[in-house]
Amino acid sequence: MPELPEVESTRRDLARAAAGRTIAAVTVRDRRLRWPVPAGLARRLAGQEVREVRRRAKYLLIGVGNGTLLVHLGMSGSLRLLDAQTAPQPHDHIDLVLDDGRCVRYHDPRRFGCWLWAGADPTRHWLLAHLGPEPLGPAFTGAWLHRRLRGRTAPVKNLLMDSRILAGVGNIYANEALFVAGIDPRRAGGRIARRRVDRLVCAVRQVLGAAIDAGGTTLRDYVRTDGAAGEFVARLGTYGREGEPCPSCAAPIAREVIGQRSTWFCRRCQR
DNA sequence: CCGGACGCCTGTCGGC
DNA sequence: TGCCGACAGGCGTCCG
Repeated sequence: MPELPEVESTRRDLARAAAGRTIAAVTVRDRRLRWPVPAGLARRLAGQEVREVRRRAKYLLIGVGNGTLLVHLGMSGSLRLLDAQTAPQPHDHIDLVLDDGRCVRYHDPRRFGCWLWAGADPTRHWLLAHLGPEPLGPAFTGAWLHRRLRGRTAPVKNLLMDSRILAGVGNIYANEALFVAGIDPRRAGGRIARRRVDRLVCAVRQVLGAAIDAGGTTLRDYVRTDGAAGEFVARLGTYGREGEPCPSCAAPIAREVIGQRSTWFCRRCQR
């Protein structure tokens, strides 16, 4: 799924719909997610007011009176805002029923996502404790990234997707940012000149920002909370475009597997 | 610490 | 038409 722009797009919709509302009930149809949904989760949430909906990396942090609900959408997850009476479809695993008759419905065919309880300070939760900085936050600078990449021999693309270095960039946007920055995804992280690292930081910011504005990228499973597709798919430069002309120089886009993930890039523009 | 491989799941698509 | 392998947005864990 869902990388940072898709989660952020979902977050904004949820904040608008749920902040200030009370959770009337929680319906768990299938507990078998990446980690089992805790037996006491529904009890902890029922009757609580939703105070805020935040995001850290690809996690949604839904703050209620007595703690935080931690939601990750995995590879194929999405959250829809629906009338609570709407009949559930296959793979609709959890409903957060609100006091206005609507619900936040979690759909996830592959069940790689999670719904966990995180307590009052979610940043201390084991899943969040070792995450790198937010790519749209002030700590993500060229100087900082250049230092983090120093001495690293792994392909820069792998390092961009390493959540301990940078939080929230997945396969789509790593491909796209490296294309915008003109950097070969196979290049060792420690062998990128400082000026080009600056360009990479700008490219990550630019691509993520544009994707958020477009409501994210829908490839297959992801949809926005109203069921609409994310529009950024039309603006992808290289992702999934093997053999098509490079938007910049018209040379055919190449595909290679790097770090067990498909990678698309332009051999002429990216060095 | 680092880099690379492997599962966890279900669904879809292309080739034979 | 049917079967089978490859592949898909993430990421914790294990191994050398």
